[in-house]
Amino acid sequence: MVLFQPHRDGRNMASYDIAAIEAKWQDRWEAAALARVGEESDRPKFYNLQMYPYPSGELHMGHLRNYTYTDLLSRYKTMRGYNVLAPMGWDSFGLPAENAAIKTGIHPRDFTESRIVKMKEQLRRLGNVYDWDREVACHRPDYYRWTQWLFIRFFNEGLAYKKDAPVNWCPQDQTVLANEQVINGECERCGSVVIKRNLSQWFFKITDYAQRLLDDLDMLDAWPDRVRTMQRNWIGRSEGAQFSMAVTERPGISIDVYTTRPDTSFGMTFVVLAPEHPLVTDLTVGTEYEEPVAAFVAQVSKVSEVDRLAGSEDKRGLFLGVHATNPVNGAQMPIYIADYVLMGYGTGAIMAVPGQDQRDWDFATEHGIDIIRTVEPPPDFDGEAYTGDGVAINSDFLNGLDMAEAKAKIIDWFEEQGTGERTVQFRLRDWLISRQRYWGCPIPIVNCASCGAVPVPDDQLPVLLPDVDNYKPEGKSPLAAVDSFVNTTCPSCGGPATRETDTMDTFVDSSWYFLRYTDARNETEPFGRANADYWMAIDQYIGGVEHAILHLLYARFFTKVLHDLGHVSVEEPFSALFTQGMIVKDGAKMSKSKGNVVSPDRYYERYGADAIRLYELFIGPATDDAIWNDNGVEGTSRFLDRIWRMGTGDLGTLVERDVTAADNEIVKVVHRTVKKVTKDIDRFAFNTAVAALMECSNALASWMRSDDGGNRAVFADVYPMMLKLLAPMAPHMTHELWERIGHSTILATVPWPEWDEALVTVASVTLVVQVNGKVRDRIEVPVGISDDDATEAALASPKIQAILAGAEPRRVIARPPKIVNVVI
RNA sequence: GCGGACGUAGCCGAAUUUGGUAUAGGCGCCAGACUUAGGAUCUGGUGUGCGAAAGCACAUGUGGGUUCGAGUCCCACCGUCCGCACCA
Repeated sequence: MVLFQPHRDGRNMASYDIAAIEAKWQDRWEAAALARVGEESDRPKFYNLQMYPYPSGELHMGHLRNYTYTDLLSRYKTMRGYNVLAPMGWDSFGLPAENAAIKTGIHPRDFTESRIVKMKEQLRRLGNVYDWDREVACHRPDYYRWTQWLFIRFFNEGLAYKKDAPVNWCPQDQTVLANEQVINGECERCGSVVIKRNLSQWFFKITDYAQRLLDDLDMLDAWPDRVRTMQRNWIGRSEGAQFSMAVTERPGISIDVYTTRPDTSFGMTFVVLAPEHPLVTDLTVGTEYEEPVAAFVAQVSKVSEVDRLAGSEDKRGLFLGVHATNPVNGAQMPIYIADYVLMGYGTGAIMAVPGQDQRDWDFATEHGIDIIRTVEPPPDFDGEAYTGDGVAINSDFLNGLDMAEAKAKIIDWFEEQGTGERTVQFRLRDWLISRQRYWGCPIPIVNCASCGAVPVPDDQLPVLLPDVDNYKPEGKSPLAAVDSFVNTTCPSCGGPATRETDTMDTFVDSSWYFLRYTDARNETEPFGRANADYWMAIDQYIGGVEHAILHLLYARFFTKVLHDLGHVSVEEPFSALFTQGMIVKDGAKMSKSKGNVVSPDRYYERYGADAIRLYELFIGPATDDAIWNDNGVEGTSRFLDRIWRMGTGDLGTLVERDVTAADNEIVKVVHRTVKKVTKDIDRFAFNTAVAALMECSNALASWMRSDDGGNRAVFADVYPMMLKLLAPMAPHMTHELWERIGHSTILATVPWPEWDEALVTVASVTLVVQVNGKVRDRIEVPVGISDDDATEAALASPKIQAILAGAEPRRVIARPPKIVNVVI
């Protein structure tokens, strides 16, 4: 198919000069400062935000979908009477610019700035309006100064700390990663298998907020359930008990274990330590077990998490030669190490109850350990370990109790004995934020031999990112090679000291950018509280579901900390969240690396920004992935074409006349459309909103093209309503038409149309008459018809009479005014 | 393995409120009009089967069920997608 031929006469609006008219209105909106807003307004505020993008330079059709949604919403809410904040900025630190620098030698700053210029042009070309006075770019010193300032507040509160720990290391990107950035043992960015390394790293103490981050999810009822579920699972709260057990052969040594099933304690037949558990060495040193155990531990440490999980059916482990005493019955139980127990969760040691836990069952079977059931399985149970609820058996004083009762009783018993207690565990770990890479925000800490880690004083911020000769990371940050950066004096004692050379995870930058938008040019603080309190929380946040955990969890954490420190009133940043679907082509997400991008350039020339926007809205349900179809823009372009010709007198005929039935009908159609489009936009059903407008324009066109033509006065009444409905979707053409039909105000500032409910509710409707559930006739009835009247009308229908053939119906179900079902 | 969502014309999809006219809208396709021409525009058609037509029957992944009535609710199965996956 030949798609992009220059158009000839007629088609695509000879009188509509796409390039000139779109440029004209983009200039007008800018000149009118359409999206520039302040904090003083008698209108209610609406903070409309899209997740700020990494400035990649080239936008494709997949990106445009999201930008279209945001701009549609800004324009719609403005017409609905809100003071709309629609800012834009750049998540401009990060690896692509740095990797490009390694390849080409171009400074990441230059690379990034040039791409920002490009992206702004492309957003303008789409017709999007933003308050550019509030633009932020996290790589610029006037932004990261405040990222550093906030880091220091976290540090002073004990919420930022450095510790030596086994951490995730991506060998490809040469940097550590947060747990959230490791997906199935692979680097979230590049897919390399992540390995564990022991390194000293900076963490944010997000675990202090685990309970609140979990609890407050309940308030976020305008978030997708699946995102809330993912966060709940990630935080991973569990309730249980922690207790300690004496090691029989080593007086004075005891092992702490955490369990969610203390009710099964009588079924415990062995104890397992994680390979990395600190007691492993103590328990085996100088024994015959020392050497094989050390070999096992060494082997496990070399294996990546992926491989460790890959063999999870086999429960590899070794006996340590020592025993523990079961505190509930004094039983002697062997102590093992095994790689299925993780050091990072709970106490790194477990009580193993093979009767009630499948992993323990597998291990016990492989190592010939006793299995005792302590919960009665149902009679038809044919599995191995039974993990369900049931009556306690073989459990002394717990016998006969159900799971919940037994749990409560045994925990009370532990607490009375002083050997254990009720505890809560979270799966969430602290957020590892340091990165051994160049293109990020420097950590504002100075290490002094006598004073330790000292924060850089506020008046010395920002700690500027120095220029470097070599961007290539080699196990440590490229900053470490810059002596003039590293060597400094201690802000506390004035002695010689060295700077931190790691930079921050770019998710730190994006954890507060939405607050900076509220007061982006503030030079004395990250943002003023009054401004933040005026705009926050964000009324609508739009972004990809891939951030369900990462960004959205971190940003919630930051907001809570800043709330606690008195910087902002809200505790949750995003009141409503919308996660849009992707654009798919050739079976894959549209992306540069997949080589399946559709560039909008040719479409801009051929069809214009409005047709592209409209197709992005029409392509399918906003939440779902949608398959790109080259012909789709053709369809929305034809629709716009009709709208244009209608407004320019190039379609049908309009006559002066008294109002006819057809005229009245068209008014109703338009009012119904106003209602439908309004409700659809409110529920993000953009595809059906566009469909409704198409239907309406089809009706309008047939009316104007009918032999009687259209009524000029009626047209003058309803056509502008159509333009208003279309204004947020196809702003350029509608603005031009609005001006041409004689308005001097800018359409974007005109109030949204209202529908007349009396015109929407129809006086008579089609009543469906069924016989035995099958449609047999349709009759026109008044809306308010009674059950009896509807029944009578249905039975009076000649078609029904014919089917009944004189017989009496057995039953008649009347649900007027929709349906009457005659049962014979 | 566990949990969740979904499955509707040739394709993308609609059916919001409470179970009540299934297939709106678009793409594509077929025929016609205008035309030197059509890939513009306009008109008509377009689930399947039978029928000249009116109409009838059958169609929402498959098989059951509830109901006067099921795309919608319930059960089982098949398929697609997503999340979680040694978290004690």
